[in-house]
Amino acid sequence: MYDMLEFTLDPKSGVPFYKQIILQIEMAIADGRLKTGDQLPTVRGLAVDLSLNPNTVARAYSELEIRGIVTTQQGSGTYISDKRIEMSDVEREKVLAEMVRTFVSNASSYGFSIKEIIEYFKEIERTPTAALKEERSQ
Amino acid sequence: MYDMLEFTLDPKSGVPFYKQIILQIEMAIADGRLKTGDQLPTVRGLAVDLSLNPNTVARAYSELEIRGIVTTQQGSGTYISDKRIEMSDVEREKVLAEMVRTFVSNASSYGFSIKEIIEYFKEIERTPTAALKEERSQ
Amino acid sequence: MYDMLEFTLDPKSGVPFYKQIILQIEMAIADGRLKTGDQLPTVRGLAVDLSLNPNTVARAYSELEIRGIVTTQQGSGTYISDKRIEMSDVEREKVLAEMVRTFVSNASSYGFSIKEIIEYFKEIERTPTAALKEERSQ
Amino acid sequence: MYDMLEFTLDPKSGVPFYKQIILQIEMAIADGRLKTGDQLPTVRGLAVDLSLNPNTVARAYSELEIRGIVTTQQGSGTYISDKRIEMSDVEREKVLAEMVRTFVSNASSYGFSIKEIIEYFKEIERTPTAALKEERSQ
DNA sequence: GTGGTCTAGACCACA
DNA sequence: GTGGTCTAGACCACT
Repeated sequence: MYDMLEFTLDPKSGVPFYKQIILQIEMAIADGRLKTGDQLPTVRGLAVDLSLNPNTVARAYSELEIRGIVTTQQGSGTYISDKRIEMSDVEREKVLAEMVRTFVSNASSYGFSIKEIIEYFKEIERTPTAALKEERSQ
Repeated sequence: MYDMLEFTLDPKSGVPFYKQIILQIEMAIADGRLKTGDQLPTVRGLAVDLSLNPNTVARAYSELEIRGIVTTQQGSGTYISDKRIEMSDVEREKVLAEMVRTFVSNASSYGFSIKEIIEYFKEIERTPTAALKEERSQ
Repeated sequence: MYDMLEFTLDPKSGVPFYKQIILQIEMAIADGRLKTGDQLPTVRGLAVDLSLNPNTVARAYSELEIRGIVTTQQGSGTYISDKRIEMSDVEREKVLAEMVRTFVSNASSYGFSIKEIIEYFKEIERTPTAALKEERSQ
Repeated sequence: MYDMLEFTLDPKSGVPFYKQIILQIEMAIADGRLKTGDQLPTVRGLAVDLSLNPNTVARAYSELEIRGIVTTQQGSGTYISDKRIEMSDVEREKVLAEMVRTFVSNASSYGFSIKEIIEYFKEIERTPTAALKEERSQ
């Protein structure tokens, strides 16, 4: 069920292709387009789609596997892992809080205020996909 | 007057350190935290602050100088030149969007969904100080 | 300080080269031959030593980096990470206990008893390196 | 009489499933848990137990048959043949050593040293049941 | 000189 | 058909 996955690569972004693939898969998981057990496109299939060398796609998948986000079954395919990290709610909140703190501190170095960040997230909530899609119109 | 500048480096972002420095300086100029004539931190001082090789800081400054954004006075220091940084709201939002995308992707590795993240930020909004201890005052 | 590192590859083992490198580095960390901050051999240097393609060594290092075991500094080298996982003692013990449980259950499927395993570990303690080195004498 | 056989698969070991099955059967024969004439689990039954593709189990059995270790009676089942598996203590220890090496390496990713692991095992020895709940009785 | 990315292409292992 | 490993070699980015 990955029909709704649309991978787009931006060669001018400076972000390596394999990282762009990783980010897009993580995003798809985060917003629910990919769920536990879903199969990813095959390495070769995606490579053809994106006009990439299969090794490049394989590298992206391999990093996701090391991180525990997908599991691969030799000869069968690559699937979204079910190993949701086993954390108590307290631990989960601690982790999230830490990530958010780092993010906000980071963003404030670029001149963004917490207020502004929250406004942005609320806007995402109103128009879910708009903000998180690449702006290819430039 | 660069006391209000807080440089933050994210080693995991994949963005080279010197580019992170450049962007943060540009953003600071764009939103008025840095003005024409302001002195930047010294290469060595900033290098120590950020635990970087001085060459890395020097490279950032040198690139900014090439672009005409700062000028270096031999033996005196590096100063913001009078060249305007044009950065529209759209461009600022692009930077924010990019940071948010990366943040959400990473968070998804830990099993957090966009929905959950937004909920968390809305909760922060309700109880501002609870979740975020001084991200600026250090 | 990696003079005491001796990498040996066994092509007949069926274990991929890059995995053999990973295991040997992890072993070196586990028994104290490598410590936080130590630099690993350079990718190219090790590749020459082992008569491998640099990509193969790079792959090993890259997996170690994703796992957070080493950090790499572009243009400088690869170092043992200082990011010892921040866990409370309680959490640490929980993790170790879980790993041991899995290991013992695994080993017992191969006919090894807990008693036997413990005997083996105690023997390792008596002659630290003997048991954990490759038996190349076959 | 294969009730005492507990197959355990370790997906993270990198060892193909079919090889893990083969080794476990060989070890069971070597230490007497399986004797000439004993019937092995059916291909389908074991496949279900281990959540494997039946082909994978079939492959293990077929390789064992090629080596003369088991014989398949069409329509009846698979049985241990009378071929002896010679496995000296040295060979058994090699298998254990290999498992221990992998275990220690992995544990080191979590910051555990060999010393610490040995301490833990010695503590298990002192209080046998505390750390290890039934690893056999499931 | 360090590591990082990507391609091309070969060969193997698993289902 | 799937993914996994490895080589060879090119080019780039950072120090």
